[in-house]
Amino acid sequence: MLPHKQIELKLQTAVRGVLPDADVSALFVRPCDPKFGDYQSNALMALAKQRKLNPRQLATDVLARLDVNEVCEKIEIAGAGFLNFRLKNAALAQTLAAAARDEHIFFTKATAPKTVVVDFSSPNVAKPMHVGHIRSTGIGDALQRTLRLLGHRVISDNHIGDWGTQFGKLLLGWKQILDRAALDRDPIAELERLYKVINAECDANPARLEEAKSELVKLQAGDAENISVWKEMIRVSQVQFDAIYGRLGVKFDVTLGESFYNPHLAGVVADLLRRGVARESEGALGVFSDGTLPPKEDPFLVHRDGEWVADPALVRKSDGGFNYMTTDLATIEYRLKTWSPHEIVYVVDDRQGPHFKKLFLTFARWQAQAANQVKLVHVGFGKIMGDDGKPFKTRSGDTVKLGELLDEAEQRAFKLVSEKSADLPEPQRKDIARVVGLGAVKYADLLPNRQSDYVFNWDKMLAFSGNTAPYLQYAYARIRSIFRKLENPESRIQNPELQLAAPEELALAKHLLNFGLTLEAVAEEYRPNYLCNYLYELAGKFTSFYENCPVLKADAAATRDSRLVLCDLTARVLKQGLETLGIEVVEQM
RNA sequence: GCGCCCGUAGCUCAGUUGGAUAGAGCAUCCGCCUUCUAAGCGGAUGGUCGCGCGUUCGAAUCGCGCCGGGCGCGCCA
Repeated sequence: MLPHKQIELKLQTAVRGVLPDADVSALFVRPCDPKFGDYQSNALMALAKQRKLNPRQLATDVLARLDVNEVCEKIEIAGAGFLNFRLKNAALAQTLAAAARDEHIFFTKATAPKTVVVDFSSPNVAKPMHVGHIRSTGIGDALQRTLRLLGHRVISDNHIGDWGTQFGKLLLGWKQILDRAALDRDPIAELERLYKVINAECDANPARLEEAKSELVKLQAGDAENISVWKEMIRVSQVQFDAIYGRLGVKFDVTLGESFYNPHLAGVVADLLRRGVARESEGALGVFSDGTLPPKEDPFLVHRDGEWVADPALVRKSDGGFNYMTTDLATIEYRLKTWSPHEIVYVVDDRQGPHFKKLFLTFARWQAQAANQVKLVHVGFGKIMGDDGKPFKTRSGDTVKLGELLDEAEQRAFKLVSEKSADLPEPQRKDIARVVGLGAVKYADLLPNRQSDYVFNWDKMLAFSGNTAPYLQYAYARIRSIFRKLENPESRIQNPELQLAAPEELALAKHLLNFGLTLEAVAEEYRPNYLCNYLYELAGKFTSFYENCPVLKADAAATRDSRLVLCDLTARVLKQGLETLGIEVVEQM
């Protein structure tokens, strides 16, 4: 067991001894400023406050019952009632030695694995994936990887937009103005063209709009020709999606698009009506406020002209068509029936927040019991901005296509690699450029707090200094370079004995221990940026160590071996951590 | 208008149950390659955490009110 976990358990026991009825579940220790120790707990102060106790007295009483001699030096009570823990060197060395024997890599699998559905990426059929999709795709993938690493059961689901009113226009375009040759060359571009042309015509000419609508009605009615064209559009789109996902290394367990739920929609609406959750209004069917929330917090109300008026979640339009609310309700029901998840996580743009609020509340009113069994979470994120502070666009003002963005990342990385490592053969430089370029884009997207907008900047993300993927990959490559110089690069140190003396060795070693709690924080709060920052600090601590502590030229063989172990463990955590973010490493760059 | 999010160093951003003297990178300045990748490292400069009031032993973090910015308010998704 990792030392901080041991401390937490002992702390909980000690607190129970002093306050038998206390809730000890929040008694965490956290890494802290080295001048205070390695870990600190401020939980006793909160506990004392709840119970109107003197915090220092409580700390003293708990300390009297706290036995962590095995892993810690003498514990200090500081300030208003902090507990400061300093790890014993021997405990630190033992933890590292166990990792060197492959007993762990600084995290433990969840004791109670959860089943989690992660819904992310969700591109639209017949449209090119654009830069905006990198956010949902990258964050979602990092989250699914983190959850899996921690031992949870994950079902990743790409809820593609393969149904909806746009298909009326697309079908009309396909039948009347399709350019077969263009479709063969670049199917998505041709589909996009069809949509744009017909859409413009519909705006100008109501008769064209009626034509498009009638194609949509035929599709919805199951017309054989329209179904077949629609399926073809999905097929060519999926080819495009798969190409992008292949480059990004993203995998889905299932791809159940919106159309998959069509057969269930009428039943969902009937059930909503039967249970009195939805009702008729102006020919449509919708879910209205039940009045249980104050108006400000009620997503079914909107303030207009000085009063709160109904803003229902429509589940069936007056023309009989269904809305995405209906599809999303059917989707939740299907997922619960199929996988019985503890959580369903939606990695979707923050702007859809109000929709998810309505969705989750509606589901809770519809199936209260099932809703109690599952945590529905909207993991939202902000926009990508250009240097000008406006949404990121090409110079000509178009949205940036994801494929082209990835091409440019690789090209820019290739140029840099060729400048810095001209001696490497071209195929190797190409591969390095691929890993570095794609890594840079992904990392730049994962690094900011997901809820804030961020500014897209090629030079910053591809820089080798600062908090970037290339910097982390470089740290890894430097470590691997050390091992290449060994007579037997693949050999492991037998019976490793860590000698941790230099401050840089200690700082690095202690930081390795915090990998697991970082992963847990990522999973808990759906924030991959915690892992980014952890890895950046790890790389920084390694580089300080590397500058100050010779490895291969260490004074004594024992020191050398100890440092090799530190290097190896750092490399493994860096590699594992980057992999968890969906980023590859190279042995040389 | 109403709601949501945001406002932290010149710039771009972190900031884990409210915790100790608010941190990085870039930029600027000063050092460091006869030593494992200098694509690097060390140091310096730089902050009334938008403003005010409040809660608290303790507030960038919580509450209220302003100011400034973004987004949402469609029988689209």
